[in-house]
Amino acid sequence: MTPPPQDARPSASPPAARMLDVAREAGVSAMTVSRALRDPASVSAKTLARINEAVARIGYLPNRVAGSLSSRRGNVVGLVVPSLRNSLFAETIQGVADILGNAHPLMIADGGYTLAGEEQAVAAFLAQRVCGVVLHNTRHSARTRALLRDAGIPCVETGNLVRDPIDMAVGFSNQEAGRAMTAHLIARGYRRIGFVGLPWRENDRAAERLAGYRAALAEAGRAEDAALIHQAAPGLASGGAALAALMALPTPPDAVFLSGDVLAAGALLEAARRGWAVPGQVAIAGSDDGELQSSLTPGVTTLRFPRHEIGRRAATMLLDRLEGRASGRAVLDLGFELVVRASA
Amino acid sequence: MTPPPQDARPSASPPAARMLDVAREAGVSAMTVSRALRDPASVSAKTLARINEAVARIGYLPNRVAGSLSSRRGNVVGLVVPSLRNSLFAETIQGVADILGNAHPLMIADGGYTLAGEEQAVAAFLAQRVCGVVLHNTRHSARTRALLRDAGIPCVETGNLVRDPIDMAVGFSNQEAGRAMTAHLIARGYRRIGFVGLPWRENDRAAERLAGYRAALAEAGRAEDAALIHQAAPGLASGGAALAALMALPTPPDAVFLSGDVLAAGALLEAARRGWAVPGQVAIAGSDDGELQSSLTPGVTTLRFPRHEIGRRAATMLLDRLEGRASGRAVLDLGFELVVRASA
DNA sequence: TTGAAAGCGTTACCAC
DNA sequence: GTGGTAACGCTTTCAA
Repeated sequence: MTPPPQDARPSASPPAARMLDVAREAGVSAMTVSRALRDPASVSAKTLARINEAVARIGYLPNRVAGSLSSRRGNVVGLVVPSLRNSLFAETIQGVADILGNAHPLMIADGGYTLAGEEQAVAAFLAQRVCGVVLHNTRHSARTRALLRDAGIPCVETGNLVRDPIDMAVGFSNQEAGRAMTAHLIARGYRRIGFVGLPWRENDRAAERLAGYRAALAEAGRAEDAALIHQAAPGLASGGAALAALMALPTPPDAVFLSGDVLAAGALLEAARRGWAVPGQVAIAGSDDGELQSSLTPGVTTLRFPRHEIGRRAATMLLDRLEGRASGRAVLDLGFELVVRASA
Repeated sequence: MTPPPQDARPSASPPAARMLDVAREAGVSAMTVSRALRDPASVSAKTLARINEAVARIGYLPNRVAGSLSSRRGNVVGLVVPSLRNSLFAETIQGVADILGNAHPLMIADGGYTLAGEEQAVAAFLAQRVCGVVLHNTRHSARTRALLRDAGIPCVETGNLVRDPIDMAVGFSNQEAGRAMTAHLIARGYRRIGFVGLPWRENDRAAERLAGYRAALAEAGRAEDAALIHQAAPGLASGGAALAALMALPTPPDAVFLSGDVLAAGALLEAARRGWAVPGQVAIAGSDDGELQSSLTPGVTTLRFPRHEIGRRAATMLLDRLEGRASGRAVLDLGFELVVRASA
């Protein structure tokens, strides 16, 4: 008798074991197995042992789909980010995943930097009956807000601090951050301070940073010079180009605050190539501290945002609500840090 | 009469609309609604219109949990990565997500660089009855392999090319890559070629690259010098330190291949700080091309891996199987590119 | 083209 | 402590 082929995939695999199979194997009812698995203490020690043996013997894996339907309670958490590629979001994602662990699987969708993309992702999550949602953003379409409000599940927005959250929010104030860095440059004695930011029409965080820059100038009684305000795409090369453009002005700046992505690092590399002394000829300040900014020479004076912690707190708030430890709206400001190095 | 509080969250929200509610609203049976939603063509135009109206009116969102249980077919795909933080994995994740779209929500778990972590993540996914799994790794525990084989769902391993996949695999050969870069350095006329890699005891990809380095030396009839082989943690600083260590040898190398992460960029920055001419005094080669390596001066000669495409192909293979367009095992080699710039 | 009945595998509820 | 029974909201199957 020849044995059947070993790896005839995708052969019809035997149907997965059910709870009833475990019950039979252990000589108890399905109900008892269910309880034993969810709350081992609610079952006698002997029964528990027999059930555990049976589970191991037949390789039983609980069916969470059936469980969720029956209990009307899911365990999956949904997370929407603008992009999966961006390492800044990756920090927050990791923070969320660290807290959730395997008990709360994480569904991640990429909303593609558009309100419509986010809305579709949220709708898809709700169809999967997620037990909570984390949004990496604080601007949403009206329908996104409505969907989430009506779903009756907890929702945490992360990122730019918001005054009117859908439900809960964790983040920091980009405006305050922009203001703080600009004030630092003013305090250091720089007279003509340039600003480079990501396209602020589409990006509320970038817009807030610019507002902070303006606020700081106004507070110091400085006039704003439109020629010193520059918009740049993300990327090292883009930061370098922006610095070059500002330095080509008839009256170039003596300091530039490049807010976002790795713009500041790009500017520093460009300055090195051009032989501009930093900070002697032009000071450079950035945002979003990372290994790159601290490893360059000179080190980049920058803002440090608690992105990982934001993820952890977002997940914690969600779990607290799911497990009844908290209720009601909440907005949590985790602040930021000004890291002063040699570049400014 | 005072209206009830507007945002009494978490107030008991009204139960979500069911298919039956849509059916009543549209004056048809639930069965007809089910069909209309999954295959609009199978229902008369008038009926379809009434159903769509009803869906919109009551804001119905299909319950995929119930649907999956009933049809015994899920739509969620599971993805396990060693870390969510690492931007290299982010490329592949994005590729997978791009192809899957919202029709196949993506569950992502972080296996934490350990076989046990991956195993737990896989078990959690199977409990959620995912319809397919993508693994960012080709080394697994015996139980991981067994679980996946018995689950009877498609599985794609990505990363280092593997000869014996659990089911399907997409990737490139790290050994070939290591060999190619080393051969390039030999062809350029470098005599003492150093190798710096990530800890190869725990990392099969790093081990393969080292094997490739050795193979290339052997092919060229060169003796291997253990002093020139260095292990380094990931990170810019680590790459700089590794280069410094090699350059401090009695007979320093004239070229160093730093394989992995941003080690090469760190080495280049270190060389700039120390005033070592690159490639005059020491040539530097790296791997994993990114904006950083191309933006530095000189540009880094490096290996480019199709990480985004690997994700896209992995997802495509999964969908092809799920939709019956393909069957059987498959191993896909997407190769790599040698990018020659000024540093080596 | 449409509908009724019978599950899918689990958990809630209530009895023993 | 344990077990029956009836959902959970949908899809499958079969009949009209």
